Amino acid sequence: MREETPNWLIRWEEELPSPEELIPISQTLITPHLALAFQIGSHINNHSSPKRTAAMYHQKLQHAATPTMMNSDFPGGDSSADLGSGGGIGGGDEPARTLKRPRLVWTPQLHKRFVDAVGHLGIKNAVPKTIMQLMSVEGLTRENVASHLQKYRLYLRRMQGGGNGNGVSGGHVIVSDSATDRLFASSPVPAHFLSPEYLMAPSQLMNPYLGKHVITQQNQVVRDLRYEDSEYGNGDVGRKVLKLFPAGN
DNA sequence: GGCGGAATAT
DNA sequence: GATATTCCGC
Repeated sequence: MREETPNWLIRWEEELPSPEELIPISQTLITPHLALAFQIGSHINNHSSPKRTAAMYHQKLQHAATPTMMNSDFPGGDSSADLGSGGGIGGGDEPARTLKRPRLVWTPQLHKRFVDAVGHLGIKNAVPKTIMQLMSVEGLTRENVASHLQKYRLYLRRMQGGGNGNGVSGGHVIVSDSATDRLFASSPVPAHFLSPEYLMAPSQLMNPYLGKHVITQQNQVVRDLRYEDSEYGNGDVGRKVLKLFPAGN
């Protein structure tokens, strides 16, 4: 008669930032001037390399351009990061996707969401794409998750085979002192990743995002991604950092 | 061609 | 060291 209480779901919602914190951050990834400078709108694709060639990186921006790009006066839409969903940018071609994306910083909050997603998915489904969808963080790409997942797995491996004393033996709490571990250890480790054999059945896999909408309308999508300019007077010009704002945390 | 995972690069 | 990108197998 009464369905079980999705505790994890409640906790999930609690973690979500309040509507007030979900302020519509209207930030363009690039300034109009910068867009023009890079001929965005035309085909800037000029690498005719077949497949295997020398490094064809040209990520070095020629000029740092205007560091401050807080422009919300874009007609039609200027969502900071809206990838493959709705198409916020009025036109069809998003500069955010065309140009190089700022380095993603995995803040504890973001990582927490990552671990939660992995924990609720299970080994079977804990793949980059699924995790990315579960996290539903705007601007987050599959590559971002894949990269983080790789490292996360390495972290878990060290704990199993390492035989260190600060690991776990049935519990879920990991305590470490390393800077790296601190990020990972800040969140409980899902059992499936520590299990040698995945006996977890997807029977309890309830995905609020993929299966059914359960999350409050207000907090459907996390929109705390911001692009900040980290200006280094040296070689790293125009380097930007994408980070998840620890809203009130 | 896309995806996942490991290797490699920055 | 952290993340991104590339390489490779499926």
